[in-house]
Amino acid sequence: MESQSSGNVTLEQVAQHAGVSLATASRVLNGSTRQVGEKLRKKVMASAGELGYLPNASAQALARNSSSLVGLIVHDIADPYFSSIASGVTGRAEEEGLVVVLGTTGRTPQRETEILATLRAHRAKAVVLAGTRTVDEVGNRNLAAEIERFTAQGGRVACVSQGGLPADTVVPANREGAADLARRLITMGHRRFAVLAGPPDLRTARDRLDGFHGALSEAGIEPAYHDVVHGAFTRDGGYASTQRLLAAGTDATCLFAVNDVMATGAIAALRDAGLRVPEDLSVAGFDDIPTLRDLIPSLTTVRLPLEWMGQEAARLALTEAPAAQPRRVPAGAEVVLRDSTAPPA
Amino acid sequence: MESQSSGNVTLEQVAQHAGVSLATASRVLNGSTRQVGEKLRKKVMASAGELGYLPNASAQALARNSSSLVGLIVHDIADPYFSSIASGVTGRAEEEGLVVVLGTTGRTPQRETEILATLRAHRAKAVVLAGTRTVDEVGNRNLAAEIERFTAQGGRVACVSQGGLPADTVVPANREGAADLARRLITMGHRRFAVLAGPPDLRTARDRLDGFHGALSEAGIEPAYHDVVHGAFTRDGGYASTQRLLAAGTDATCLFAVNDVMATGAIAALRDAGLRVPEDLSVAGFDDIPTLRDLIPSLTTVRLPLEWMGQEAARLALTEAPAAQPRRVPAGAEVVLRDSTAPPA
DNA sequence: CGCCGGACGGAAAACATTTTCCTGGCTTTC
DNA sequence: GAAAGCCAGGAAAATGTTTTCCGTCCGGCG
Repeated sequence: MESQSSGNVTLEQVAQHAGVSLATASRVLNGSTRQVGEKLRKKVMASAGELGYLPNASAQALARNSSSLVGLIVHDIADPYFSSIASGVTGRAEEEGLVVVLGTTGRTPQRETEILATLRAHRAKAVVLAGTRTVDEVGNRNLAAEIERFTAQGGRVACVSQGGLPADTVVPANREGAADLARRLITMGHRRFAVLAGPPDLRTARDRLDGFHGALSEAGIEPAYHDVVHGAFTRDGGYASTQRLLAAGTDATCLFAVNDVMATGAIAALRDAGLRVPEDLSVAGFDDIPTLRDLIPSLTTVRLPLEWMGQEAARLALTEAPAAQPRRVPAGAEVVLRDSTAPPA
Repeated sequence: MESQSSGNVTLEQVAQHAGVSLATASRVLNGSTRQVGEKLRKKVMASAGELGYLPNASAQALARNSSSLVGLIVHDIADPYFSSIASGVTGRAEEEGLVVVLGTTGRTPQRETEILATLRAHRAKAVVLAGTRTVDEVGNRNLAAEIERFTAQGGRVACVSQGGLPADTVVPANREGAADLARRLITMGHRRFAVLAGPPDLRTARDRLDGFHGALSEAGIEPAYHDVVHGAFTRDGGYASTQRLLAAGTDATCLFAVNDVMATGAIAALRDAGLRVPEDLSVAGFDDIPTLRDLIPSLTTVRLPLEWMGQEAARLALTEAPAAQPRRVPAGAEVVLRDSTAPPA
């Protein structure tokens, strides 16, 4: 079997070899609605096996006006937040026999729209948008318009972490998680907080900041706005932001970084500045990145079920029937207290 | 512009709107060899813009017998080793205006062959195989055969980290790196070593083990084979392997884990067993995973240029002219001594 | 015994592009 | 001034499937 090696075998050749028509061969080899008699069916299968037939996916996509591609758009695949989500999406897609197309934006919102258009050109079956929204209104409108075009063409779209788009969305409890965290830290005895808030235009970062501040206000703590430092959403961003915070001086007893990789940078910066965590300053993060669970001191954080979120988004886009209204599936956030936080001295 | 919304605009419609033939429209909008007069060119461009024309990628792939897809096959995208490589590959591919298809094998060698066949069905332009080879001869032969088919069809293949396949390969200095590491540890004063060797059938794991043992032998140290523990190539594998090692008892002063994620698990297991690193036992890893650089104690390891390796593999597959002989591009490995190793007590 | 319906097979149209080949007009060159 | 290219443009073939539509055969039923 599979002896054939000369170039590519077409369905035509299989049909000829089996002595049947193109239509019959097609019906046997793709499992259409129509039945084919046992004898011919066997002949076709045998010929296909012998010739090593492999359907031309482009031709199929053209004829069906739909490909077996599923898009996945992330900011940066090297970021463990996105690679966890990606793992969930690919797992689900491969279960369905689909193929994942990975697009990375490098955090340029406009790239998201471009990639989505490319996926539309490929007649992708579905797309999962995992990059977090910005507050850029024009960009969001363009993206929404492109999503409309994509769905109009028969494709399905699901998002992770950003509401407001015309698509089903898995929404992590960013606000509530950050608020819970704040309450736990207050209970622990902290009253003065500094926040590494990430980029000001990133919705996810903002939501976490808002949730945190909201809980502080409820507890009668006025957030000290000079202790909110914006910076890149990365480990190095966390490091640099912390240095700026220390340079400016702060009387905070606890530092909240709006994601784990920034918290990692923060701890490194504090250590380099000769400060101990948590004795001199407590530090908390957000996400509970698996790779960072072995950090010392272990990081107090808010756990998101990242891989599940990816799976769920893929499920929404692939197996769920399209809904009239965009659906929202909440993803719980759970505070995990570990060693990087302690009662203030 | 881009006012059109009714379904999908075809080239035919653009041509009609512009009052030219299909051929002319095609020539304008895809930059073929043939020139088109300035007047018609402008008309076509205007019509395309106005109608919001987007070429049907499937039809293009069919007509050209080649798509704009680039495959990337990894074991597990959530593993930072692979996500770093993936980052390099996607970066390069997107520079070329290509689209990356991500396949994950879950460490099943046979899946690699399946995914490659799928990519052939899609007439992918190139594929980067990043999963490490096993010693499974049958599996490797099947994979090699599928690679031949893929290249026969006009596709290009490049590998990361595994020689022996009929494709260009970026080869990290696993042996030499491990040997260098061993020599540095010997210089430091260590004489008795234990090794977390990963899965016995994984070439990368074996090469590192061999290199390490080779350097020990050269220094007149007979490796203690009861202190070589095999286990999963993951953080939890490292944890479990270390527990087994401790349960069996060892007099080693230094523990070499053949990758960083295993080393991370090892440190956690040692800590849970009440042992201090490096005072009671030194630990070294391999890869220098960026996300793990903030570990405490910071990890002595062997640095591989992971992202560069991905870029380079993509470059070999995309821009380099196909060679008669499979090329091998070496990737240097550099020992990085940090705090997880110290002279033995 | 004839009719009808269902099931199965095949011819051909459709899918959206690229590309080959042809044609008519233009320039260039003796 | 005519022959010999050259070049832009268009008609049509080709790419490999799916799917519609039609024909035929067979069995069952009246």
